[in-house]
Amino acid sequence: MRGDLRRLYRKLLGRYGSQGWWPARSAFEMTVGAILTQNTAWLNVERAIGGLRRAGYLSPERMSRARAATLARLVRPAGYFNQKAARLRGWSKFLVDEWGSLARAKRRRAGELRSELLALKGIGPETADSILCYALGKPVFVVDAYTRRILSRLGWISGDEPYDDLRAWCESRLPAESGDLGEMHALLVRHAKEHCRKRPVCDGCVAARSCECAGAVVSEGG
DNA sequence: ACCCAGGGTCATA
DNA sequence: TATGACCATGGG
Repeated sequence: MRGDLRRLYRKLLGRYGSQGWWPARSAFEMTVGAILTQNTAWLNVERAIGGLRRAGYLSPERMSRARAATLARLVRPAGYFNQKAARLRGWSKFLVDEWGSLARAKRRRAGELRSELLALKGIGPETADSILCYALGKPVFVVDAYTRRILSRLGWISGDEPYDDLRAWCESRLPAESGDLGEMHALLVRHAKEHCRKRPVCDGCVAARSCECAGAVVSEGG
């Protein structure tokens, strides 16, 4: 079945098991990781989060009062440190001043929360959806580079569709529960990190859609 | 010495 | 609406 995203979900879940995402010790730490991981290897994000934790800045109140130069020094390993320091400050200040807390924001509608997130500097569609899904428990699917790569190598999408088109495409083909949507995204990341490099290992990989990086999972029996 | 990593903003056409 | 420059560290 071509384009059977739900079937791919079941297969990934069977192969890897539940991923228990997002990797973070608190909902606020999750949102910090979402900003820090923008175009950045996760290992470097962990280093930056470790620095913020040791310095005591992993709460909205402390972070919103921190100086930009201090945050920039602490998140240095994650790259783009000046931009990210400003983004973290803007986000934490907004959270404290406008939403009060993530727990309070949970009671509000996803659509409203999403518009307000997108209005912030440094929070684009993927970062906003990550926060909605994993910190706020909303039924939203997160589209990232791994999602595009896997689905396009399977031949199900071209890969250059606008973000919101792909999100709608995925959400319409998956279970509507927020837990399932978050789990699916986590599984795609897990699979891509292990098997689906940007530069395919074998020449025919992309054209044939038959090598391990994409085809193996859907062609397994079941 | 390359290429790459769980993006986003801004200027330009 | 759609490209391109820019942001920057660390691993392979």
